[in-house]
Amino acid sequence: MIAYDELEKKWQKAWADSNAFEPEPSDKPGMLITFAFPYVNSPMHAGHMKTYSLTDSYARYMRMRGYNVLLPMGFHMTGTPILGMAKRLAANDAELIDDFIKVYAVPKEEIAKMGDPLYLAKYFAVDTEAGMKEAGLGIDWRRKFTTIDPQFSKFIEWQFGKLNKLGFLTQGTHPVGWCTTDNSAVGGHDTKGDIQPKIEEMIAIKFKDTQSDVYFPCGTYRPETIYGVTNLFVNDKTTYAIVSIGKYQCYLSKEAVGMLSNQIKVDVTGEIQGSELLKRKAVNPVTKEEVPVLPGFFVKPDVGTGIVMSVPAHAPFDYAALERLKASGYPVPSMEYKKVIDLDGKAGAIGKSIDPSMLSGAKGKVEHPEIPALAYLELMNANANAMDDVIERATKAIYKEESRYGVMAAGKYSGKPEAEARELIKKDLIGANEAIAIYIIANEEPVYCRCGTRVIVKVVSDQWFINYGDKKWKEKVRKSLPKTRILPEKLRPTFEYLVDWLDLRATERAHGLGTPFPLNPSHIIESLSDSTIYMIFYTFSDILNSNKVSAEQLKPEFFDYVICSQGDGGKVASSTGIDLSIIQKCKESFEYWYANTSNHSGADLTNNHFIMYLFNHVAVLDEKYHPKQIVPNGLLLYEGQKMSKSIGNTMPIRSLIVKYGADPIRFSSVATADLDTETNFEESTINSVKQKNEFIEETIERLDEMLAAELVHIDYWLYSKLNSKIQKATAALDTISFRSAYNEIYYNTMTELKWYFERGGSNEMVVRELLEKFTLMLGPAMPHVAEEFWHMLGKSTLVAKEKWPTPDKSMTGGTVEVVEDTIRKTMDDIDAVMELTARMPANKGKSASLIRIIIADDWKTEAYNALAEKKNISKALAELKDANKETASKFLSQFASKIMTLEKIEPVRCDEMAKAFSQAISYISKRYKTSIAVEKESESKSQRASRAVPGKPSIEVVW
RNA sequence: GCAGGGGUGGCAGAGCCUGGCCAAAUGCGACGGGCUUAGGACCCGUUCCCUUUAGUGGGUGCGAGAGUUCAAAUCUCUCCCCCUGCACCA
Repeated sequence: MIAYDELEKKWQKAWADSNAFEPEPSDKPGMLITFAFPYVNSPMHAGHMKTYSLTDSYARYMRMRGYNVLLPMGFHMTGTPILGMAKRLAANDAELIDDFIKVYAVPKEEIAKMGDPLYLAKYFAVDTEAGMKEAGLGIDWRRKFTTIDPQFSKFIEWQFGKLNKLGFLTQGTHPVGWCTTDNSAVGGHDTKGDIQPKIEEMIAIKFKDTQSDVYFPCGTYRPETIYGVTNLFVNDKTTYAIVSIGKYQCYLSKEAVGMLSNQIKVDVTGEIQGSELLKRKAVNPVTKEEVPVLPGFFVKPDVGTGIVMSVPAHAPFDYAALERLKASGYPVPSMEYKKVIDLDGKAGAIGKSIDPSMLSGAKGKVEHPEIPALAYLELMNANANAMDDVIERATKAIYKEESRYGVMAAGKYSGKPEAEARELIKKDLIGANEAIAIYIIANEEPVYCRCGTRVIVKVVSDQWFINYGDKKWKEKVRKSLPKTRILPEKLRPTFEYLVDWLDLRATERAHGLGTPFPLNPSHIIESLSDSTIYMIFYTFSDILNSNKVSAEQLKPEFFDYVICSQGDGGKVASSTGIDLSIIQKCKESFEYWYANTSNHSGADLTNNHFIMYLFNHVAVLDEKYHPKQIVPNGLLLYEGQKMSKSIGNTMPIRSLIVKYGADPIRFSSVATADLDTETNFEESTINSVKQKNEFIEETIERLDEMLAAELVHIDYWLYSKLNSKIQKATAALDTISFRSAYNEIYYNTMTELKWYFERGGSNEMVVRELLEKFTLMLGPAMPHVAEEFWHMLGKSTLVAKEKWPTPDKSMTGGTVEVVEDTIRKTMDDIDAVMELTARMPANKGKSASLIRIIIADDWKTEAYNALAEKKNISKALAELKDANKETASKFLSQFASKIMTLEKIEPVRCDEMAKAFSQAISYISKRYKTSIAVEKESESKSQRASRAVPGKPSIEVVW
């Protein structure tokens, strides 16, 4: 049994004692490998481990490949979540406290102090650092910092000064989710149930009241249906406000006033009952038709404007409302349900492109194609009296199908695809002041702030943005991107797309921990914006610390000089009071480490962190220091499920390490998936890894029992496997394909070693060499176990500081593996023959006495390859010099049917094959409990001899 | 809706770029056997269907359909479905 806990402590101490992970600039090529620093509002859990162990393993690998690798770490404390959590703890939020105790295992007395956000952050920073050490991450802790350290803030201020000078900071308006009670922006983690508020733009089309100068603004997503409007719907049981918006008077539900007043200037000048509005008529701004105002059962005062336009031909709710009104005896004026959108001929019938599951599986008959809204209800075997959820589904179906295949059948865009017409009409209406754009929270259910207030949309003015939409900036990034290696490379199209997509990004917030925003110091710099080029800070943070450089001394000219080579070192020294030698040291360190970088993070950060990382580097740094490599990795599943607190499977990493050991966890989160796939973390994987480790341990212990002897075929085979393994694994690791690499290094080695022993292999020298190189290659993924094995193998050095093995190419390729494959396949054939012959009546009750294995003559191999090349029997025959043409042509005709697919085989001499088989006699004989004879075709007297084929010896079983 | 990534055997997951050695690696599961007091672990074999008394032969098959080719999981087109992201939030 391997005692993982003891072993981990032992080797972690050995690494620390030898400063294995505290590199300094040197003559060796340097590499700065960074991973997204953790946001410390909770402990590190298994999900983090994927990125961390992957990155550490890569760092260890590159170190063994001869790079001087720096792997630093810091802690992210910027922003609101830490604040929010502290606030909830201070307010004794029972649910959260429960999570802290049960899931995070935080002691009660600590929770009591966590009402202080700084205390909370520091607690989890300490906890996370301890966890990382326990996981064996090879981090240079001398460089640690947090994003609220005053020195780091100076660095961030400098960066924003740069961006400002470059003209990349702009001010403007911006829609955000908003809580009117807290008076602050609301993101996903600020809401009840962690719902991300979805902000959508809607259009409100103004219909003028015929009796006054007041307008009915009708909220809609489908302005193109304006041609089919028959009436308006209001909620007759609610009260509407009369408001002025700009120079227009409008009706708005009272709820809408509250929601919209945070977006546009709305002044309430009066109010009117919904029932009163029913007496009015309104003018369609496009068709100029006068339409009545009717009561709509489904009109919700808190959605949109509280007024909708009715298009019964295309909107199932409108259709249902009108039909029900008529049925109730309400005086509905006669009207035409005008169809204004046709389905494109290609799409065929209504409902054809809709998946039945979208319609609850029902497939009713369409009786009224001339009224699509009804037709989609009919598809679901429903009508105007359907339940709301059925109408809802019909609405989605018609929206989907018409958006995709619809063609305008009315109005000035007649003949155009609906989707296109929608945008054109929207633009027309807004341009003509006949509609306004409004924002709504588009979630299906209302979203509430944690304080209980419903979240609305606010359009923030005077908001500062980083203008990632800047054309020149984008151009620079586009030029730089091809020089950045992206792993996995298939993500490149995503990055190319994101470079175009990235636009204005709000960069300051009213609340949270962090660095004050220089252009508005009452706000702080938003948390992702301060984490774009922070890796630079690692390259000299240790120098600043050890020389006690204060924040005040870190004036912009310091960073200008150190990072951008601007200005004069002497002058910087005198203006900042920092020793010139220290400044120079910082500069050299930056230039050394930043020449070669690799930035790693979960793929979930692709469209924010990674893309901003690229932009900000390109903006601030000289081309020499632009990103060299970025590595987004897939996430981690726990027993096949996403990790989430609600499922209760967010396991803090420290307790997992206690339970399973660091290396098995590292290995199963790293070596079971390549970059682009999600890792499935399973207990069964961990157990099997532990068992395999024990097999290796036992094999090392058994080395003493093995002998030094002359090398035979199976030894060469193992050598060949070993060396090709090194080659394959190295190639895979160069693209961070850990799964492929460790399939080779780990799992295949197990299989091969077992086969080697099975086949009677027991050469001490061969096995020892295999184990040594195996152990070295195990180093990156299972560092502690590798050190232990290395030690058991009698070594006194550290794997962490050793060189990665190089393949001995003279030992690979050739014919050894082909020969061994032939032996294996031959045994399969023997199995088959034994089974078949055993059933023959003559052999009943007997057992086989001898198995003859007859190896094909060399001329057959030549003939076979000639045929594979020429794809023609007579041409192949012409190639053969010494063979008996008649026999040869007979032989070749066997393959006539496969002639096109025939491929050349590795030629193995008959002598060599026969020798390998001879060496395997004892193994084969033991397996079949018979005598074995190995013969060459030319020397064999067996009548089956001529059946021997290259790579497929003839078999004769004698009973 | 827009964009990106996918759809492979009971499950997970390779292969697809560079078409043929692919009934498709590997792992798990299941079944049969060995080992064992028993279980676990371990070892051997089987695991799409049919067929086979000398080491097979045939059918079906990689989301659906069509195409290119002597040959398609792999290339082209169309369609269906799934996942992720769509921002100011870590």
